[in-house]
Amino acid sequence: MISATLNSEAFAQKLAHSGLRNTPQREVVYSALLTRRDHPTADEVHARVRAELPTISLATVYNCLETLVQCHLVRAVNFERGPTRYCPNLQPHAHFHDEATGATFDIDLPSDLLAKIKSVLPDGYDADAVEITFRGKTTATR
Amino acid sequence: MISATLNSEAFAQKLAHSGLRNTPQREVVYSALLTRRDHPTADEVHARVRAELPTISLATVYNCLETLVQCHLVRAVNFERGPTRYCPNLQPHAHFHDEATGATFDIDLPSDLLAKIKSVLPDGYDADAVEITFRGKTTATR
DNA sequence: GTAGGAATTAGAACTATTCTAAACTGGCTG
DNA sequence: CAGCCAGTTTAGAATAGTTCTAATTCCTAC
Repeated sequence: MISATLNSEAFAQKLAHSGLRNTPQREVVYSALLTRRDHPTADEVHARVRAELPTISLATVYNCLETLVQCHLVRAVNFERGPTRYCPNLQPHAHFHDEATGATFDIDLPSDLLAKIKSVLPDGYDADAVEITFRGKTTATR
Repeated sequence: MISATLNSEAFAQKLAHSGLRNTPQREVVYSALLTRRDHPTADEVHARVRAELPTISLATVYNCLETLVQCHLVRAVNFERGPTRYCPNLQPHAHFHDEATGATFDIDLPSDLLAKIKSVLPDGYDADAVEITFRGKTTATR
């Protein structure tokens, strides 16, 4: 089973919508992202997924993640030149990257602020997406 | 000579302030960024700089760029997994990345908006920097 | 002048990712 | 139900961008 928020059939539907099949590998990769929403790298996903599918290859994990990104079930997130991280949170949100620990946190973005940010673009710039990333440290009171 | 906006002595000062020496390589790398502010990659900087210093190595270009970033003369900018690009614009600003051409544009950010963006961070998150990147296309009217 | 640290260099090494080609799977046709 | 075909998975090779290593060169201070 995939999650409380998206069952196997709905998942298969989303894939089918892009002309893709559901497979055990894709399900398990997706569910690995949902069960611990900590923005893992492809390597980390690979390690976790092996518990369930011990023979899955890293290439397949990359393929599955890419597939999930393409059908908008997952977002890819990059910090500097670090390895790509994956995030199943589809709400518009910013990321906070703790430089000391490497941990990543989702930060909610009020939609009016998002609109205001997009409105700084001069004429002739047509944005599909905006990415907002904070870098810094987190403290105990969080 | 380095630029209309920062002469060789001021440049050397900035370096000295971080305990670093001025060198021909560092000057030329920096000036390559200033003369065409188009966010070149390390490879592109290398190609340009060779016109002046034909024997400069790519490793040195990387070293110089890293040095300039460390003493806050230059910003490093990343889009997805693409090669790092370098930007001598130190004003707070966002970047617009044209997906069709790969070109990068600086977008001014009103300081009140920047403040508003930083204020979405809950307690316990202490941001040193925020990066804002738009992806999309540019049109003729720009 | 010379010692010693800083900077440069060529090339090797490394990391994250993508590519390649072969094997496998699973539904649809006849 | 056998066979086909496209989609998928896989291991391993290849690639791109960057960093590392070790040797050399360059300053700067004594």
